[in-house]
Amino acid sequence: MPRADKSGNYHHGDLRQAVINSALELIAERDIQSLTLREIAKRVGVSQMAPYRHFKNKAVLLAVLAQEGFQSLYDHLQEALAKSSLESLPNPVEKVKVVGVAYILFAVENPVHYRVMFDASLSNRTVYPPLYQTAVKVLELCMQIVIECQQAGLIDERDPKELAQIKWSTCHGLSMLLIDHQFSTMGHAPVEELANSTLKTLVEGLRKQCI
Amino acid sequence: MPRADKSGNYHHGDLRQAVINSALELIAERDIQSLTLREIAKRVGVSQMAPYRHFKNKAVLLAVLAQEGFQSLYDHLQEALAKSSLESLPNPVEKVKVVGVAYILFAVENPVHYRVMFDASLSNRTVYPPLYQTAVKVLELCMQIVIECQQAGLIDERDPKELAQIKWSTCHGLSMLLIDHQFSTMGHAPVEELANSTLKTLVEGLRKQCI
DNA sequence: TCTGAAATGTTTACGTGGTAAACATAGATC
DNA sequence: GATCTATGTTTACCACGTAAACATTTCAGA
Repeated sequence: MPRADKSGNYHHGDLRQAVINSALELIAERDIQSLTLREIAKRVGVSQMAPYRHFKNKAVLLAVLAQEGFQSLYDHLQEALAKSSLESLPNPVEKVKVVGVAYILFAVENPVHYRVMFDASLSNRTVYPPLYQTAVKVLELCMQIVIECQQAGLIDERDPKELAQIKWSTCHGLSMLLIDHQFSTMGHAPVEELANSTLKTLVEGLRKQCI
Repeated sequence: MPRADKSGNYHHGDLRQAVINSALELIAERDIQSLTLREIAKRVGVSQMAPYRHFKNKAVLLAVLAQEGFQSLYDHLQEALAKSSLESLPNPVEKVKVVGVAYILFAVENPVHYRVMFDASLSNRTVYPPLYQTAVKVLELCMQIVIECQQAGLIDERDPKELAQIKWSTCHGLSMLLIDHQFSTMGHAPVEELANSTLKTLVEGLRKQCI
């Protein structure tokens, strides 16, 4: 049973988690590129090579953070779905909105994780199978809701994969632009409002044309 | 009048452009983080410090690439608009589609530029005023078309800034996911088709509700 | 045409960061 | 308690960004 991180001891206690926490802090303060393992080690108070006992290299540390992010996102989306189905009947189109808005709010509330999740250096997730699998879970969740909508005849008949991609694009685009502060010079509505407005637009566009 | 890059000479001839070209190549082969000025210098055949005569540091080189990208994008969008207005009357809603699709195609055809344009390290563009101004031109172009649509009473009355942000999010999201190969494991329709489909959805969503 | 100043390129050097290798110590297992 | 394994440390090497001092060209004006 490892004890807490009382410093001064040869063994840290929970260096792995401490490294992860420090990494998140550092990325929050600066950005991903300027994250350094040496700085992490310094902050945690161990030698510069100690983190390597827990992460083969920097890329693996990032992959772990990304995986953690996808898992949190997945949980967050499930929660949002669960909560919404308590309040009202689970209309599948409503689910698209709920999940979309929850996705965007997650990104904005967890910008560090979200950025790592979509960092270019990790774009080939299959190199880290657990990361890949976690990411796939999220996508499948989105996909499944789109299929539900289609089966209920509520949205048009394009390839559901394509509709899911459009939905993902919309959410990802807004998330990225928000956390990269791309709207900051022009200003923007409160995030939740903007997210709702965006999802409303998307859902209207997906709806079976009311000709 | 500088001559071509005949190597073996003390002066390169057009080192500035050669550095830019090499940088684009290197990013295409690997990614932005692994771009190094030393490697550029090696490829161009000059000493490792030579590029510094033309770019104060690595960040400035990236800013120049980004600016170049925004300018090309601007030109590309203008061209698309010009071409479309030859073929038919310039219905403002049609313009939204044309510009949106052109935006996505630009990103996919110039992934290196596009990635640099939205690299987190350059997210505060105001640090490089020429970059900032060039980026603003693009946004204003998008914004203006949205306003046209609204003035023509074709789309709904939300804050035009918000509608422009939704439009940008949609295009940016699809562009990013495509160039980061996020759809590669599940496959996707040909880019132009997917872009058209996406813009069609967006425009339907923006349209004044046909109640 | 000659002459410096400005532009451009080179050499050298320092500090930082990733990470391999060898070594040290603590905890767990027998 | 002896030993195996997990965890941490020390040392070292190489790549990279970039400052400083120096070299070569080019070019503008006398």
